[in-house]
Amino acid sequence: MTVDDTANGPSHWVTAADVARRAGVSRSAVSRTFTPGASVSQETREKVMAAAEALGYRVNILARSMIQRQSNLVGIVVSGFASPFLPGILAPLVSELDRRGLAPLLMDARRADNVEESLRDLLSYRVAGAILTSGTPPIELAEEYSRLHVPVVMINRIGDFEGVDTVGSDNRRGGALAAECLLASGARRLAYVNRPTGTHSGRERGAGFCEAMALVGAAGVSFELIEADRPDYEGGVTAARRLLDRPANLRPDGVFCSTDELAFGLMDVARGAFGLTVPGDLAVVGFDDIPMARAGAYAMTTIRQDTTGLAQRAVARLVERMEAPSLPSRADVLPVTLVERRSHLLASAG
Amino acid sequence: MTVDDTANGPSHWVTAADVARRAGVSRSAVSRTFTPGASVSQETREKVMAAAEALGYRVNILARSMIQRQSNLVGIVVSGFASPFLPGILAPLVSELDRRGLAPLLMDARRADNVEESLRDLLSYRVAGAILTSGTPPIELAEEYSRLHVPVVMINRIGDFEGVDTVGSDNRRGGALAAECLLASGARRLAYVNRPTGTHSGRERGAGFCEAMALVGAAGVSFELIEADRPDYEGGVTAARRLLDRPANLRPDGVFCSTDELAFGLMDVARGAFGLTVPGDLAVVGFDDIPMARAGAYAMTTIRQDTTGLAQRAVARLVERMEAPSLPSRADVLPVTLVERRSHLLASAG
DNA sequence: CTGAAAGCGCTTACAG
DNA sequence: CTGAAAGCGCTTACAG
Repeated sequence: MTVDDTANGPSHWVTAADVARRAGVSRSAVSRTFTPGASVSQETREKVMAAAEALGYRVNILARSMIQRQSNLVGIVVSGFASPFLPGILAPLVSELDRRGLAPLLMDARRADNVEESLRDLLSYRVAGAILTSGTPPIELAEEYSRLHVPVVMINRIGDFEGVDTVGSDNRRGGALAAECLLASGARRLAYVNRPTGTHSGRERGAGFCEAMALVGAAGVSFELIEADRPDYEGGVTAARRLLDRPANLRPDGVFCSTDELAFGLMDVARGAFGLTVPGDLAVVGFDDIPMARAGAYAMTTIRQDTTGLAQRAVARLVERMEAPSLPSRADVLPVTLVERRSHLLASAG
Repeated sequence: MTVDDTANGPSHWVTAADVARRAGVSRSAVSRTFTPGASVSQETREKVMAAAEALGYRVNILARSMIQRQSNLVGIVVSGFASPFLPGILAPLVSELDRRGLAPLLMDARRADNVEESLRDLLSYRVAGAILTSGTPPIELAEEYSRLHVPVVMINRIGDFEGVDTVGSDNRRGGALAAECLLASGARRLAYVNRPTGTHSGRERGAGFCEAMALVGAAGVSFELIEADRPDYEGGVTAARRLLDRPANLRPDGVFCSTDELAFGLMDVARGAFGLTVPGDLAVVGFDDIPMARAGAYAMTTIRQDTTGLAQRAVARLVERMEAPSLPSRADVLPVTLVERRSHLLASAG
């Protein structure tokens, strides 16, 4: 690039001083006009607004943040973008932050170098807080944040960090609902397919499942737990092979998967490779209720998470802690609901 | 909150002055140590690093940005999170920005109030640039950005804005590949199902499709174009009903959908409600190659976009323009590939 | 290579 | 309500 673009200087942003000059007031007056709740006379405000408008003035949030020693940036830490559940939580999160004048700084914990460093980097932006979504690796860093009075809230990642709030779905109850639903449908040889990464939520779902199974106390119920070798669709495929490639009387007739994605893979193999009907021969329950769960090919019965509720609660907790950093840790558990579906579209093709 | 948490002052971040004091050097020396390419003696650097480490110092990027009159924040503007194609582009985008020391500020163009304002807000953060993904509403604002020397690049959203770069897939070629594939499979009554929102890429895909169809010049080929009433799975469902609910000899036998998601809905209805086999009775080609396209239930033939390539190119263009804002507009078109699949898993169930 | 000083654009007591 | 002044934490010519 030999083009000398910066010859005429870098972009010249208009500053509060420019506006003050044009409006014939002090810089303080300009600042007050743009500070909610500051005292400016109607007259001054109007002069300032007119000048600002004419000049195309925008307050420099960075400068403001420096003065206030905190930005309105909030780190959203995700663990890759592969999970189809992510967009469902990201959307309300972004919207909720926006509503409160906060801006999301997106960070992938799975970046090349290590995670610790990533999270520490967020600190350089003087983020007003951080929201860690499910799958994010364990962090002792939460402690560092806490010490610096930078609020942290974790979604679906219950842990016991001092001064860190958690917001999650009632995974146990979800597991229980799945068990009850399968048993009610007549299934007696149950299985739970968990994701490979030993997540808190995955374990809870399994625990709730077992517990409810025992409580119902139906006669002749057997149970097995397996862990998929991958957290995605393919994981469901291989899990299905392990579960179904055996004499018919030993095959499970009711499977609960810790995510819808796993359940898709499992259903496809059950139908395609083993010729089973779902839910006829094999009842399947997923978890999350992602958009594809309603697709005709699956019409999947699943446990729905209240993504909007999770996001709103998470942001609310974050904001509360921004105002009172030393609040004791809080753990919110949001209800989940069973969504029963039954394939219509594929009825004739099944 | 009656808790007076801020009694002991807000979080006390350690500053360059603190580090300087401990290291026995000037603040300039500290600054230079953390400025890539600045001249500091090895000895000074070590003293500074030791002090910084001990104190847990992190340079305040906000302050740095203010000095440099530009942040390393880059706005990523999306239009909702509903499209299953989004995560595929978001992942490499975030990773690529990170690699270059830039941080993504996520913004949803579909927020409550108007879009113009959203984009203007980004300016308050003195973003180093903005990346607009597909679906983002038209913006004359691009011009405002351009005037302020804030680079803008649009992904899959070719438009003719001065000083704005565009990066997109070869949609025309994708449409052509789809047509060739369908014709080669023996289809003669073709249809193209576009998304309702009149996006550039959707039109291009259709144009390429028609063009190739004409060029191949197979005998007795008919064609119809319909627009789904929604951009998602449900849109595919209703489009399928419109296309298939007619005497068999008038039904299309080859359909190209402008997204995989539409194609899923179409396939499910074709199989489930009309008892057709895919690709036997009806050949279907999608676009994007999102993860679910490989699911056994669909095993969908589709046109793959090079999401990583798009992201890398977009960030590269952005960075180039950060260095030379007045570069003429550039439009990159990245190749797409046909991915042919055929249901195996469902073979026995079909 | 190094330090003192000026300045980035803003907000906020402090007097009036 | 209003303005002058100090200061947020940093970088960057400018002299040495």
